[in-house]
Amino acid sequence: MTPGKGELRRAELLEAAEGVLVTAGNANATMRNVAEAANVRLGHLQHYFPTRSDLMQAVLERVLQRSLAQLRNTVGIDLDDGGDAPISREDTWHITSALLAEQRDPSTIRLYVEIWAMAAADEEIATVLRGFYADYAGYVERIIHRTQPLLDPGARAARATAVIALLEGAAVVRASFAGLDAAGTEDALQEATQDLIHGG
Amino acid sequence: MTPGKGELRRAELLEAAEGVLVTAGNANATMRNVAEAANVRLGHLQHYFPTRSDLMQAVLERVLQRSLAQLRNTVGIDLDDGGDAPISREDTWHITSALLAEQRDPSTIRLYVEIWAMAAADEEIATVLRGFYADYAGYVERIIHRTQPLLDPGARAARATAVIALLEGAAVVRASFAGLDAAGTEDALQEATQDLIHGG
DNA sequence: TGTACATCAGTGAACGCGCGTTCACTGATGTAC
DNA sequence: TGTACATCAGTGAACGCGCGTTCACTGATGTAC
Repeated sequence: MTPGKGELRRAELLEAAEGVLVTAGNANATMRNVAEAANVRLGHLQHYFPTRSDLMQAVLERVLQRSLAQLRNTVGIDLDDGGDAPISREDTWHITSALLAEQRDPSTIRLYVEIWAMAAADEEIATVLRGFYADYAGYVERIIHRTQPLLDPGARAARATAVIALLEGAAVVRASFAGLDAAGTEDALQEATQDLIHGG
Repeated sequence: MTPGKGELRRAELLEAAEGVLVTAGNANATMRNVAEAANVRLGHLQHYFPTRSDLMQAVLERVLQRSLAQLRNTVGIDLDDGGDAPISREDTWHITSALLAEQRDPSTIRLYVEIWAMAAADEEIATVLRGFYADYAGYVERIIHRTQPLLDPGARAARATAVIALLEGAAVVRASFAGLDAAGTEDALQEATQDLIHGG
């Protein structure tokens, strides 16, 4: 089923909205600014997203789904095939390296900082975000399960949360507004992440 | 020099502003809402803080100074006395435990999430925030220097940044909007922090 | 193939509201002589 | 001790602006017969 014209327009508008959110922040991501960025009249934007809440909800879901897809793609190992082939230290080294690199992208950082602030103020958004982090954690847990099959589920979940904390924290401290992105930081972060995944 | 009436009023207004920021977020921390929370007329608030930017800048500085003071107090060791008495694993265990506990306070988390978003949109705020993180990192570096005197400065700085990343990330993932605050997470985070401080 | 009609894409004007900011003002407190 | 004056604390009304939302509208595209 090829997407209709409406679907395409919708995607364009979401793309524009995300762009405004990244460059100008939630406060300035107004219906008018998004419409202007999409080269569309205000009323037209509202034809697809009647309220600002509708628009933001849709942007959020798009961003979160893309993040999960990117995670699966970065890991590059099918964790859902029922197998339990072990993942080597070398494999996870490449994975954590790639994940940490992704967490340095200014657009991504900005996006998540805005999303956190939005979620803190809006329980509906918080619910969606919790779902995302639950999926995220579940995914990391499966990686840990392959590297440390003997670890009990509780410890595994705790390790997964700690890994995500490290990744999210890495995004924060290396953001331009924190300015702690010194040489060597990447290595320190990666070794810590490795230790969490492989146990120490 | 005892603070004059004006100083006291100023502090009251900043306290009220911070309260509104925590409970309602930056978007709703309007001059009118802050004035109402402080039981003061709008014009009166503006007598002390002529513009919203003045008010927010003052709130920010107050929050950051308090955080650094709290850090010094939590560590409880005078790092500036010129001495180099080693800090034991037991000492840092208590310190990281206390720091992680502080990073679970919903008000603090909310405050920092709002500050990050504000800093991402406002270079003036970002500059102040970078100064804070530089102080923060310098402080953690001195702790690491006491625990691992032989570590070279570059690696020490990298470790300090990684420690801060872990702490900030811990705040994010355990926030109610992320919902990853499971039992055992605290231990996993703490062990990872310990490894970073003491080397592995 | 043509026509009538419904649905969809897109426009444009207007609304009420809360916002930051400006400003003239009143009353209280301090200070000089 | 009293008075004149300046400074400071606090009030209240008004402004212009951008916001989300509503709504009536036009033109294009699809669909039924």
